[in-house]
Order: sequence, then structure tokens, then C-alpha cells
Amino acid sequence: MKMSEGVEWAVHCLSVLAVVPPGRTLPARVLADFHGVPAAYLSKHMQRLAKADIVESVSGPRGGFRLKASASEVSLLDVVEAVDGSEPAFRCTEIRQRGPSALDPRCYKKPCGIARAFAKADAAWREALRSVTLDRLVEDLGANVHPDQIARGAQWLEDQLS
Amino acid sequence: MKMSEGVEWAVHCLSVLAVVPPGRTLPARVLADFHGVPAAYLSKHMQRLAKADIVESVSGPRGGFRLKASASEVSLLDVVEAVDGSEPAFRCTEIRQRGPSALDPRCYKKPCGIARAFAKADAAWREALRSVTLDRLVEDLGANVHPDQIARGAQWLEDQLS
DNA sequence: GTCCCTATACTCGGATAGCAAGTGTCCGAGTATAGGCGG
DNA sequence: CCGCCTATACTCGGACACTTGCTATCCGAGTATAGGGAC
Repeated sequence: MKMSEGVEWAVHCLSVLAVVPPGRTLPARVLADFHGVPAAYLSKHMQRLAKADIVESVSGPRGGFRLKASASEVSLLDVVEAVDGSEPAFRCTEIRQRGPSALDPRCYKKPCGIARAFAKADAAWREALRSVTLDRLVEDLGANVHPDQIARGAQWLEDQLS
Repeated sequence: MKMSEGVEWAVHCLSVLAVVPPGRTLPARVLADFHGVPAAYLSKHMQRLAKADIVESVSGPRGGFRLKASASEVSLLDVVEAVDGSEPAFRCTEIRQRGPSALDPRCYKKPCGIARAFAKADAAWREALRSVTLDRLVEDLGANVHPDQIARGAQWLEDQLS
């Protein structure tokens, strides 16, 4: 049970988009080089974010991606669901309705205890991700990332856009 | 990000093993027919449970699987980790250490904020699964499953073992 | 000098291969049983 | 009649194909820009 690697990339990219001047666009190529990941593949994930209205895309020269919503309105859960899909990890296939002791399907209106237990765990996981917003992550970056890296990253981005 | 289907099968099988007389063994073939799933594939998952010391296996005629630990000591988390592996869904690949602004690896001792957020969500998910034990699930079965199905299931199991 | 037009280069977006992991199946090693044989 | 021995059949356990979905890549449609030319 592993999450798509693209989720990690997406969150990092959104963190970068959140700190550049508002409205400024960064092309997928620059974001990919900045993180050392394949540009073409990252592009696919950015498209997912665009479809979820988390970022918006601008075509042509000087184009790229920029945040569409406020950084305080984007949660980690939003990003996970946009990139990795919103289906729960555990999918009940109702095997209780199969086999020799099965009854009429009408008898199974309530989800079984196993499915309910997993749904509860899934809800707790989602709630934890929902409580972390993008601006909170950016705040953490400012506090914990070495100032040298922040400076070098900002300088590199400047050089790319010139 | 989807969990192995075998987890659902394993939990259902363990619920059955928990209600048959203690010490009695049920072969994978019977458990598979009872749930209407492929016997050979279920066998693979039962082997995982055996390696995790959740069940123990008995070879030869009259053999099969039976619970090794008490039903109150087996949690859903134990089953998930036995069947699906214990690695967290989100694996940080440290992409912050890549790209043009990366510093010396010595500068990255603390996990990044993103990894910490996902770890927290993962911990909440695991804690929810840890709090649900097998005997609790069996209790729920007795309360919510139609008595007819319980009777038919018990009868069918009797017929198989005779 | 100013405006317009065109060619350019750069962007996203979706369509196309490659690969790893989960899914599904099969056969062999080992063992308790059941029946037959000898005492 | 009782005990032992052997052949049997049934079990788990691991080794072997197949399919799905993630990973990775490429190329085409569309657009803002930059430069050149006309006025």
C-alpha cells in the first residue's frame, strides 16, 4: 500500500509556488529542475493539480503554473486526492455476501464491522491531512530550512526567469 | 493508493477462526470456499499471517490454520502489517536534497515538514487500527449479522469437517 | 517614432511505451490418517 | 483380537505466469513574445 511518488513532488512544488510573488508563474520545467525530477512526468502531476483547481495553468512563453486558491485554503488532503485519487485505501468487496452461507442481498444494508473499522481509520488519516495547510508548511520551511538553501533557491529561481 | 485485497480476506478468515472451537484447524481450502475466493491465492495470505505468528499452520490431513494468539491480542493493524507490509504509505525521497539549491547532506538531520505531517497522519491511521481487536470484531458480528447466516455458516463448516 | 504583422519559441495537455508490484495459479515436500497384514 | 507397517491422501509452502496500474517519455495544439517592416 504505497502512495504515488508524485504526491511528494506536488507538495514540494506547491510550497515553491506559495513563496514566489503572487500571480507569478513557474513552468513545470523549472519546478522539475529545481527538485531534480523528470520534467515530463512532473508535468502530468501538475495537470492533476490544475484539474482540481489548486493551481491554474498559463500557456505560451512566460507561462507555467501558479496557485489558484489561497495557500491557507489548500490542505495536504486536497493535494493527495488531486494527485493520487480520492478512493479509500480499503475497499470492502462484500465477501460476506458470497459463499455458501450468504443470504439475500437485502439483508446487508449496513456496512460490516470490518469495513466500518477501516473507514474510521481512513477518516482519522484524512482529518490529520486536512488540518495541515500549505501556508503552515511554508511557515515550517522558513523556520527549519537552512537560510543558505533558501537564498540559493531564490537566487536560482531568479536566474531561471530572467 | 490501494490496500491489498488480501487484507479483507485475512480479517474475515481470522474472524471465522476466532469463533470455531479453540485449537480446531480449518484448511485454507475451506476458508476460501466459505468466502467464495480463490483457494490458492488465499493460501498465500494465510502464509503471511503464519509468518507473523497470528495463526499457526498444521500440515497433513486434519491440518489447516488456527489462531496462535488470543483474539484479544490481535489488532487490525497487526493483520494489515502482516499481509500488506508495514511500510508507511508516504515515503519521503528527500528531494529537498536534490536540485541546484541543495546543501551538504549533513544539513538535513531533521525530517522535512511534509514528511512529518504525513507521518503524523500515518500514526493516527495506525492508532485507529490498533484499537480494533479481533474479539471486538467477533462481538460485532454476533450483534449485527443475521442469525440465519450465522446458523447456516456454522452448519456448513460442520459439514465440511465431517 | 509608432503601430501592426508575422515568424518564432515556449508552454501545457494528452496520447504513447516500459516496468514493477499485486494477482492468480500450480506443483512438490511433509505428515497424520486409514487400511491391511502379521503375530 | 491387537499391534505394526505401509500406502494413501491431504495439508502447507514456495516457485512460476499474468494483469493492472504506476512510472516515464514524447509529440502536437495553442499562445504570448520578439523582431522586422510599413506608415
